[in-house]
Amino acid sequence: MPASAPRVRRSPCPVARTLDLIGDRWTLLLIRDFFRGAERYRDFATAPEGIPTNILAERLARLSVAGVIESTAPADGSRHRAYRLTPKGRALGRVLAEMRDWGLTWEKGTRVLAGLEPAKP
Amino acid sequence: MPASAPRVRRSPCPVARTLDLIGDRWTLLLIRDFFRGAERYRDFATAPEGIPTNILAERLARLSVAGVIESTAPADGSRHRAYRLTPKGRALGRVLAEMRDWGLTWEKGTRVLAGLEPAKP
DNA sequence: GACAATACTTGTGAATTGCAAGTACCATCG
DNA sequence: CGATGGTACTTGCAATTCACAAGTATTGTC
Repeated sequence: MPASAPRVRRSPCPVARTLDLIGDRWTLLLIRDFFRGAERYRDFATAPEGIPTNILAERLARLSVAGVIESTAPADGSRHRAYRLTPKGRALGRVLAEMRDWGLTWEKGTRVLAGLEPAKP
Repeated sequence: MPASAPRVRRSPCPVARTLDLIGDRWTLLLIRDFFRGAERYRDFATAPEGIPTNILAERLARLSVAGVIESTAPADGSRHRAYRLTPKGRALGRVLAEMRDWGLTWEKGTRVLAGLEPAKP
């Protein structure tokens, strides 16, 4: 069970290193869901793209190891964990916003989900 | 055979659609290389991360189909094509810049490659 | 024309993915 | 108190994708 093996660091380029961590089709969608208010496992599992649960669990573990998210006991006292973005993870909001804007501009038929609208200036 | 099969569109979310296209560990590195001045096959093949050549060829084909890059066939019919970013591809520079800045801020030991320095204000 | 370089393609095993099913834990209902 | 149901995972497996090596067909240079 290679649960969340750290990926190789391919080069010291900051773009390459960022992609080593979040360069796949699912990780940034999880970050997106955090910005929509997701906190618990099922919040991510029920997102419209339908992430497989084994991948969800693996990504949550990887992001925890990387310090992008942290898991805490939820406010309601239940034993189920809640996940939250760290400052490092919150900083990914800028990357996410650029991807959203690029998709809206260049890909036909895209529309933002509730809670992710571009900020009004 | 299945040269550059279009990926599924998982949802109308612009972030998801962008990731459907560029959500892997190599594609944005190619875009980065374009911004460094790369134009031809070997320019990408010799980048420090060492992309496998079959993946390089497949990604160039996929990005062409998506309208992110275009290849100029020389008038004499020679095989040495040059690839170039389209406006759609150039717009990805903003995503790239945010990834670069995030990596520089949050990942230890990263340093930008020549030709990718943050713009001076 | 010989020879190296360029731009790929093909083959193969390893790793990762997507889907389904199963497990463990807790809460509540009857 | 046992049954039922939801949450949060883990496991198994087929299929896809990946990385690495090697091969091929042109092209540029001498």
